[in-house]
Amino acid sequence: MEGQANNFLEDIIEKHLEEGKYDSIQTRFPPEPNGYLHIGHAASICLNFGLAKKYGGKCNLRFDDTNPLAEETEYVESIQEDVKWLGFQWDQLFFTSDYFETLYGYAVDLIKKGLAYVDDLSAEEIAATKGNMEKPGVESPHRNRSIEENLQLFANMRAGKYQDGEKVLRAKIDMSHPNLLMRDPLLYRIKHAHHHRTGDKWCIYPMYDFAHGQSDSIEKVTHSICTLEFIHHRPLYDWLIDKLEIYPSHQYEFARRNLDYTVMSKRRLLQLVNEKHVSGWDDPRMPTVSGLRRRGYTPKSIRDFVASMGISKRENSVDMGLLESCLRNDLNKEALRRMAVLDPVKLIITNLPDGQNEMVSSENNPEKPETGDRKIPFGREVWIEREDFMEEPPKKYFRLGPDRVVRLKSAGIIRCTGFKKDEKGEIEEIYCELLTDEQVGEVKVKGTIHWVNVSTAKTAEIRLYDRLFTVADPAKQEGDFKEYINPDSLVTIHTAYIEPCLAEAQVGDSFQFLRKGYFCVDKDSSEKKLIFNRSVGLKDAWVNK
RNA sequence: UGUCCUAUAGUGUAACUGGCAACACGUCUGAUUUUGGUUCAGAAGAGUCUAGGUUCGAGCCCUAGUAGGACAACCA
Repeated sequence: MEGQANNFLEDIIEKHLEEGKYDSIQTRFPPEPNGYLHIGHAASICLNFGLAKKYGGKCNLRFDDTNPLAEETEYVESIQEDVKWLGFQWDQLFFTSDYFETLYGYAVDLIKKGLAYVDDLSAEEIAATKGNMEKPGVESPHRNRSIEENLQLFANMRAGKYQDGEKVLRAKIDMSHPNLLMRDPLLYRIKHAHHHRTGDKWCIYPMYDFAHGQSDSIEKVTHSICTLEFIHHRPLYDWLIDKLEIYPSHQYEFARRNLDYTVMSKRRLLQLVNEKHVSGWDDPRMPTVSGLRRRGYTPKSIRDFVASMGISKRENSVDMGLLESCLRNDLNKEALRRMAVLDPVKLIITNLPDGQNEMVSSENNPEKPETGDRKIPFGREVWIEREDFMEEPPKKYFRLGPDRVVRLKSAGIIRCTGFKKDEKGEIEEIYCELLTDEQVGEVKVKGTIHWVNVSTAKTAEIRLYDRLFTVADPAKQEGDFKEYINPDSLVTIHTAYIEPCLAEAQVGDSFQFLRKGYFCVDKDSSEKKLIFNRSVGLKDAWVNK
């Protein structure tokens, strides 16, 4: 479900289409293959692919691979997998590196027009002569070399006659421009480095500003959508397209989405991985697409989340609760119901025979009757949740307590007749009687609890996840953001009891464990051991206590 | 002592210039319920950063303030 009110980009596009500025639109998702995609990228993916779909246009996937030092094929693959998993298919797949020859030609054009020059200044000298926000920069002594000399020097750069950093190609714009990016920005730098696709063919690589807009233009992208940080690049984006006289793509910016209680920058996510605060990029606590997938998030829930948080140009911090709500919303209708006891205590039904089980029937999903029922073994001893019994229950507690009645889901109504404690004062066993049909008519039960039959129970490890950080915005705290990592973000239950049919669950399968939440089978599971991740808990109106 | 962006309930987004600012999440009631889930009914919660201006009428337009954010990588 999406698309109620238009966002500002849709307004712009509709206007363009109405005015006939474009017959159809072309967008693109342009990740740099230097890391895994996160929920922020998912928003960009939904935006770009969504806009193309909504207006009958096309959307390409383009890897912005102009920095050989940072990029790897591993990332190219994971990104494609994530985009597809989210439910999108690109029209064409491109790599900026495919345009290196064309880009080189553009640079030569610019030199010939007297709009670019080879500079011998070092990185430090260029930074020093750039000026700052208050003072204009100083022109390089090499700024006015002849076109012929620039052409020769640039050819030499390509030919590998210089060391890294010895020379760069710069645009000749205005060293006193109020926008720092317009003060003779770098176009090409020398890097004798192996590129993941072009190998050792090149030793000069275009900078982002001399690659991104040009690639958009080559692909005839009509609406080049990026995040707000690039807004200062737009004048340069336009300047280059204008001087190069190539197809005029246009850039539009929106504010990146921030999520509560997590971090989103690749740098910080990388730190969490490298310093082992999480198990990897796909740790279920990570806001990465792969992490969310492993956590049990569905593509639909993520698309719904992105649609419901909308898009704008202002700073934002989206409530994690919205993401969770989208997941519950999806899984409530799709996930099969099962019973699992996470913190077990034994309940003995004293008026039932020892050593024999009967089969009771329970619905697989009340929201989806066509999923039918399943049979569950039930007998004299069952595991119930420790929190579902209280020795001295408060008034509004609907569960079990001395002499109280409660319904065992799908099995009948029981009355508690006693309990036994161990030396430490912990409840060890609870005794009760199953009510007869006549007795049932006389009582009113307020609570229903889940259970797992002791003699047929299977076991599983369950991993309970919570927010990764203890503060809403760890990136903005003073000091190291890692000081705010939630020590309880992962709580492992080594032995939980689950109903027997769960033994056949496959990695990735999601279930609703009655009254406990949604859980999915983790990839760490083996033949001998099932492991479930808690994707999200159920809403709980009792938490007030 | 620069340039640019932004400013609407707790959060995120809406609102064709004109009937008491809408939706979602969250919160709170109540009903239903063999999940304290779901569903259903309802409620509270902002008067749109401030000050002027234009207008019969302004979150919406203009001006000026104020506040927050971004920008000075041979990263993208």
